[in-house]
Amino acid sequence: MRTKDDEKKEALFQATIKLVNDIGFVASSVSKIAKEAGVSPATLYVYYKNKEDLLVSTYIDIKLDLSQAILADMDDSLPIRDILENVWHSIFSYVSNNLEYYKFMEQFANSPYSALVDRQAVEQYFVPLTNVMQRGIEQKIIKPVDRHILAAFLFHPVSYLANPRLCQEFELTETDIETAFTMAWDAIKL
Amino acid sequence: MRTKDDEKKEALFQATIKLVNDIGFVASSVSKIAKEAGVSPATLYVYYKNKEDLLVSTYIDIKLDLSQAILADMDDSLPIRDILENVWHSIFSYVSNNLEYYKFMEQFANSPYSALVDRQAVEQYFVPLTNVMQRGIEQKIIKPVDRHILAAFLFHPVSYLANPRLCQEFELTETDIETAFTMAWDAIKL
Amino acid sequence: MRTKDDEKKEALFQATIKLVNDIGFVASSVSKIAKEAGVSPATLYVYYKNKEDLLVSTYIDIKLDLSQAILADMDDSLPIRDILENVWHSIFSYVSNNLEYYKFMEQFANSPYSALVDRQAVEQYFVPLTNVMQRGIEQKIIKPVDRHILAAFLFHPVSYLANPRLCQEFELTETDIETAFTMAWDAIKL
Amino acid sequence: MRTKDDEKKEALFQATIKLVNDIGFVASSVSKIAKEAGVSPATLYVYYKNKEDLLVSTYIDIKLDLSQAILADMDDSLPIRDILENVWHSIFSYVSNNLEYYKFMEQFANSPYSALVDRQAVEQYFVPLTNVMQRGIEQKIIKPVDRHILAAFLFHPVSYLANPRLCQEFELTETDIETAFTMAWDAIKL
DNA sequence: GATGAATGAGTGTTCATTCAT
DNA sequence: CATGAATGAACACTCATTCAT
Repeated sequence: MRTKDDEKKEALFQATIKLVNDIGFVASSVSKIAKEAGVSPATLYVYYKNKEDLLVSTYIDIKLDLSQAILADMDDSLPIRDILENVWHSIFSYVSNNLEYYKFMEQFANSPYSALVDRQAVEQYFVPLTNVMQRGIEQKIIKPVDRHILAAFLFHPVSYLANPRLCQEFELTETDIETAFTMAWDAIKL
Repeated sequence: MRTKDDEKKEALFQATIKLVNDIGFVASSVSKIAKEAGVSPATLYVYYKNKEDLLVSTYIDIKLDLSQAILADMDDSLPIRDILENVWHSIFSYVSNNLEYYKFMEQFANSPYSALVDRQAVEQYFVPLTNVMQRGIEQKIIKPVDRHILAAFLFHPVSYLANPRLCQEFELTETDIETAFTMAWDAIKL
Repeated sequence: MRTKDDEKKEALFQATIKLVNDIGFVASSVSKIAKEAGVSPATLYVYYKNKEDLLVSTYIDIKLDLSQAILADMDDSLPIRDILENVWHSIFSYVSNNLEYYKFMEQFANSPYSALVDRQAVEQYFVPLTNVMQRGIEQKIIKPVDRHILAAFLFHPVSYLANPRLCQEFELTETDIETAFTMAWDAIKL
Repeated sequence: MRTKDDEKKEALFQATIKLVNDIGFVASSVSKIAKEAGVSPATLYVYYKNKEDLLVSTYIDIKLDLSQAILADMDDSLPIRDILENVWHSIFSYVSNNLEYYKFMEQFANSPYSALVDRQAVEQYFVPLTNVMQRGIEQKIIKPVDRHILAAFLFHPVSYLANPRLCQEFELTETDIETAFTMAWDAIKL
């Protein structure tokens, strides 16, 4: 028999991301994705159960990749501010080098498919980061507020600024990123 | 008094928002919107050029409404911090009282249709607010950074926190909102 | 606006029957039926809710037509044997003159769609006939057995004999039909 | 002993019948049948030319089995009425004990595949039975009518009454079966 | 102005079958 | 012999839009 072709799965993965970025979530039909990947629509169903599975799997794969990129650079022995600054740069670096991935996540998170993701499982990937913030609160370094509020100031502005769709006419410099982190830190520090 | 025509247009406006909120952007077809508004699909094309026009117009109308709500409460004679705090609360108040509108804007902003909006025209609505921030910078009260970065800390967290879809398991209290504004102000103040 | 075209509905009705007879139930796809009727597949959905509705409605329409044909000729004042002989001939006449209709009913009754029919409503059409048999039992003219068993001998052989698919190489004559009724009567009479 | 091959073929035979009974003729796809039989879809094509061959062969195998069951009990030395009564009971017994087989035949006979069966070959299986009826006619015991008409009263009602789909709300008793045979005999006897 | 009818183009998905191993 | 991968063609159905009245 023919062996399963990892190239095909990778092609579908890339095609999904490319198409969602190029023409949007709604317009990204199964047949267009298959055509972009150079396979038959029917072949897609060899690798994924259905469209939902294709999109959700793609999202989770990226999310895992992102978490690994961030956590790989994390040095728990540093001061909390430094850890978070490193994370901030890691995120920026990841987003810059994988803009397509990032944009896909953005689109996905705002699509109805996002409701189908096992949120808890995904949050597991980022537990070490959550722990750092918890430690910061306990050590009276970070304001003692819910982690969603912290995230709103620490991670969400990054998304906003890195998103060319929302921030079209404005190109970020390295200094802007430094400044932005200072602002984020000012917001959350005690 | 309203003419019959205006009533139909208003019905289409409300139907669009209701449907997008109830069944999502993707599922909101022209015929369903027309049915919800109690008119024929063909009639819709009397008032709007096409589906794109319907959605974009609806978005811009809401955006204008929001800007008016915010600016109506703005008292330029107050200290800058107080102005922005009032704005912050205005936004929260608007979102709370017009959740349907807000959710529609969210959906719209993350759809491919958002690329079709004349962004500059929309930004005009918020010029007085931009001016306040500009004044804050000149008076060395606010950090001298690009207005997009300021917005990333001043307005974007509000959206994020107000979004029940992203912040499902976490209910905001009045104190949370106060705290969040303090954090936002810490981020942008010099 | 365009007015609804009864010709189109009739064309769909006829096309459904023709196709089911020609290529079978399974192969009769919506697009083929639409093409046979000379309309777009989408148009079919103007007249019927879905494929199921198309098939079930077609069946019920025919069943009603058949019942009217049979009952129109029924004269309750005749002796029971004569009534049933008339019915027997009515059925034969109907089947002969509307072979396509009859074959469709056969196909339908043996398809999974038949489960969707409101059987009681359809049986209503034939109540006068059921009553005759009931009367025959009370007057000790007909064997006192369940009406399903009576039907098995009175109506089912007609179906079998009239069905060219089951009875291909054998052509029925007028005498055969007389003979067959005698046999049916022998079976059910006391 | 059975070779490995025969086991696979038998598995496919049983899987075909089971699936057609469980999910219907239309839904019984080749891949589902193969999966039910525990083999690859491709393997199915080692044993059968194609789907048509699979279904037709399965039907013919059952038909042969049925004929053997009926004829095994047939004692040509008995009076004709007794022979036919025995056959009648044999059929009922077979259907009761092999409901799955019977239901498959039903489904098959009303599918377009039934046109592909070599009807003459199948009729060969039942020649001894045909001969009995022929003898009955010659001995002036049975009405001298075409064998199709005889079959319409002798065998077709059995199918109808045994069919749980058509006779849903009505459960046959042993007495009903006796009665029904009496009726069948009344119909065909001179 | 207002409408229901009409439709070509598209949707996600499954099918029977063949291919390469 | 046996297989999972691969696919073109088809499926039922919905879409945004236009037509004729």
